[in-house]
Amino acid sequence: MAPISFTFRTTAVGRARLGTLITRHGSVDTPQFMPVGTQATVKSLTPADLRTAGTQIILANTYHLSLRPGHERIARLGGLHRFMAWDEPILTDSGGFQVFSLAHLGLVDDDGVTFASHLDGSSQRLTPERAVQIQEALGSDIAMAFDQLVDSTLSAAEVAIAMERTHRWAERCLAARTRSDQALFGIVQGGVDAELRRQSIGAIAALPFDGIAIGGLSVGEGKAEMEATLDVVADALGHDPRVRYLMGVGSPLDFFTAVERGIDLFDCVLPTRVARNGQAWTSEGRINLRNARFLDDPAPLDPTCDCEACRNHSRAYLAHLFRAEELLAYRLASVHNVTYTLDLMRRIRGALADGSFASLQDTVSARWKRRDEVR
RNA sequence: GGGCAGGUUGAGCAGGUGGUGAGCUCCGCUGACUGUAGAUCAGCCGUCUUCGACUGUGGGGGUUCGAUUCCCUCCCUGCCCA
Repeated sequence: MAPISFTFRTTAVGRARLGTLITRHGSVDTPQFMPVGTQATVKSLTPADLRTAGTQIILANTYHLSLRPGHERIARLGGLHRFMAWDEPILTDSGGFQVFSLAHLGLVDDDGVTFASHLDGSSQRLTPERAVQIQEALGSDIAMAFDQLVDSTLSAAEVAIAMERTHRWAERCLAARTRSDQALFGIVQGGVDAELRRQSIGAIAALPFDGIAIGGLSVGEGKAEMEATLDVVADALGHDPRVRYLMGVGSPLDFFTAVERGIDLFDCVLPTRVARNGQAWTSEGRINLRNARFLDDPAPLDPTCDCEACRNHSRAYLAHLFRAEELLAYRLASVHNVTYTLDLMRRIRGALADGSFASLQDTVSARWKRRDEVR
């Protein structure tokens, strides 16, 4: 039996799809957003918080968990789901992103990457085989292939080198699998170069992955380039029936852009990271709770939201908590932003179903483009 | 009443024994954040016409080409002695 199954129907909105991804820990309605829980926790949120917010699947990280507490330890303790008390779907990233974000600590060669651990400086080696081994030990529902993403400002030749390496690593990841109950997704690279993207899709989609991820976007390229690249991706994937995951995206407006182009899954640190830094995502746009004007504001973060923060607390209270650096600030803002993001995805699914996608997109765009005017 | 130590930009400090005090940390004000080395980071934080200029070391006076520095006096804070 396949580790996951994905069924979907196309909609009247561009290439957008409505689907259901079924894993052994439950099903996921798509398009869907995965909160990021790098270190086996979505920062500041309990599993109960996540469930209440409507979370169906979360993302955790191979590199971080292998360093601490160690994937063998997690395996001994019953696997990642049990370890973190999240009995619902989990996708693990392969550590490929750390090759990018921690590049100055390591060296990439054709076999893999050698890192100085960011924790203690010890030498660490990550290869496609090891990334698969770690993810199998963690026991996530979906594992990601080990890839190399690169700065979009690099030359096409340099992007191509990393892309071709990613393709070879993809085959090695597939060959390294030993579990039949864990899905493995391939990752398309190629930067913002249309021809390289086509090549990458040709290479990755030809392999027997359970899903196709689009990597290397939202790393500094412009909106127009991301749109154009997603168009190329959609064209090249054609009728490929597998679930499509756009890695590391994104902001509310990005979701519309990508859903229209056939993306089914997203993950992003933004909702939780910006929450900890004082920013709330609301139906009126983004607000910075550290701004002085909220100190006397008795309104909830978002009058249309039903999360714990909005039901019980005022902007003034949150503004106070952030100034006082009280821990509750981070939790309440995170509860809200995750709720907002998952609500938005649900509304997007509803809008795809009833034909109101364009209208919803217009409503959200108006608020998010005019954030300077948001109270 | 006497003695000692102090008084620096919202707070706390550094510096300065005659030759450019706008330097630091808080606080405060804004911005950023996209497969999390991020409850982080960046800018601003005396005034103005802001690539620069001006003002500012408790108040007043004096010496000097020049004073935060030396002198006089007053005020304020802390400690000690009466």
